[in-house]
Amino acid sequence: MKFDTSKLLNPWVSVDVVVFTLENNELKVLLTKRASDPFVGSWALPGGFLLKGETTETAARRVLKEKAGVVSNVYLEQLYTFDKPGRDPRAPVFSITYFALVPVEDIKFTKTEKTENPEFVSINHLPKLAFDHKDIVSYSIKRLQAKIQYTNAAYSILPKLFTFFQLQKVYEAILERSIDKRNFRKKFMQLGLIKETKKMLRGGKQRPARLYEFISHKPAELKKFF
Amino acid sequence: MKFDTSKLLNPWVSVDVVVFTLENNELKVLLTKRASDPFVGSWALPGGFLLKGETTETAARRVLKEKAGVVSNVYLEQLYTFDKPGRDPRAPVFSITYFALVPVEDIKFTKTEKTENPEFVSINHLPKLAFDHKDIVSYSIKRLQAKIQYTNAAYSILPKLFTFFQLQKVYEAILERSIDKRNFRKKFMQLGLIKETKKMLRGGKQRPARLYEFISHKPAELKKFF
DNA sequence: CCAATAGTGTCTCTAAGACAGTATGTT
DNA sequence: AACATACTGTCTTAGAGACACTATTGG
Repeated sequence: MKFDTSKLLNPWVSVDVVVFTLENNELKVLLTKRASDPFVGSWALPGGFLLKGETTETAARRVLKEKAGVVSNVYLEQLYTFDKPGRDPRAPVFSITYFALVPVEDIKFTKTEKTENPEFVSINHLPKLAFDHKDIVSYSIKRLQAKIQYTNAAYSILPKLFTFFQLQKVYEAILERSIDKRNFRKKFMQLGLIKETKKMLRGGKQRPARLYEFISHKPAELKKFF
Repeated sequence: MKFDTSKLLNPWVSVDVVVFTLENNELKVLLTKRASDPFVGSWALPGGFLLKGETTETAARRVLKEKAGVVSNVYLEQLYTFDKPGRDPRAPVFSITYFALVPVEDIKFTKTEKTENPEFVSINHLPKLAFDHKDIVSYSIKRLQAKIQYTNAAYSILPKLFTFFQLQKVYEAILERSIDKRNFRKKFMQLGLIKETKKMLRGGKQRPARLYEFISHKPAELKKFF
């Protein structure tokens, strides 16, 4: 190589994933409890070091599988690279972060040595987090709020069949505001992203709710903003 | 360290910057001609390897200064981390990219050994670029298009005083569509970002145009989208 | 028939977009 | 006076948001 490598910074690379889901009509983030130093015992985002032969995206998928037991089709997107000096007390470690959206029904926590007590925690009740993971979560929420308004990303956080009520809760939880039921239905139907099915959700002691499904399960940008 | 470092990937880190400006009412990107291998002689984004003691943002500012002679207050934001295997033929090199907006009047190309013929090139006439720099430029244009619609970022690509015509050209060039003059003025004035000055731009052989200025020169998000 | 949630329609107001002529300077 | 560009206003239409009652099931 031509360049003088002695002056270059060669950081370690960690890949951390912010996994969002909707559970009980609340927006939640996946956290794990750290099993080793530094920050042993405290909550942190699922993550791991980048291994030889991996891309950062491959590593993110590995983390999702190992630490979260997530195996389904996941919406996964690179978020940001965090490089603040001292963010890891051991050495210069860059964190290349991803954010993921998963329907809660697709999560299967399998007990292995590697799954260190993963748990979904409401974004309204986050504990202290290790490293700069608080910043990472904040940043990813901002990104998610933008994302849900100009893409069809909602499909990836909902089950295949869902009620209009559930769909509305996704938007309310992410945008952190309540929306009028009638206006929501009107506005969302205009987008043309979903269609009625003939199935109904029974089981309550009330009028059953119609189930809808997304026409496409591929990422797409909207022409009209939500 | 507790983890087994032998399996970890320790990439080189390059910081590359996409510098946008508006020149002759066209959106342009700063390119330099590579002085060494690989891709010697071909056009590339200004960039450099991350040095010890630098953050990626510090490195981006260094690159701006060394390769573009840019010294003013620059709008600078991290864009994305490119890590496709083989993107650099020498070794695994991650490119952490930034994008920058500068008023063309603030660029001062000073001839040094390090400034390898930097030049602003219209985004409509880009040459072949080294590495995956074409992807980087495409991605940054998308980001810029979004940015200009929900922030006041336009201030950072225009001179302090500017005409409504220039302002409109910023939007037209970035959004790649033409906009009705009257509607543009109406819409933009509603945003409340700029104010009239008493100065006029003279010099043509026609009616002089009033000069405007941004009320604030700090990054801010809009409540109403443009 | 009561409880509980699902589902529906109208009105007002704001903003987007289409559109063409007048004003003010220079030469 | 002619030229060149700056500047301005109205109308139509679409969508956002406020708002309250009826429908359908289970028990």
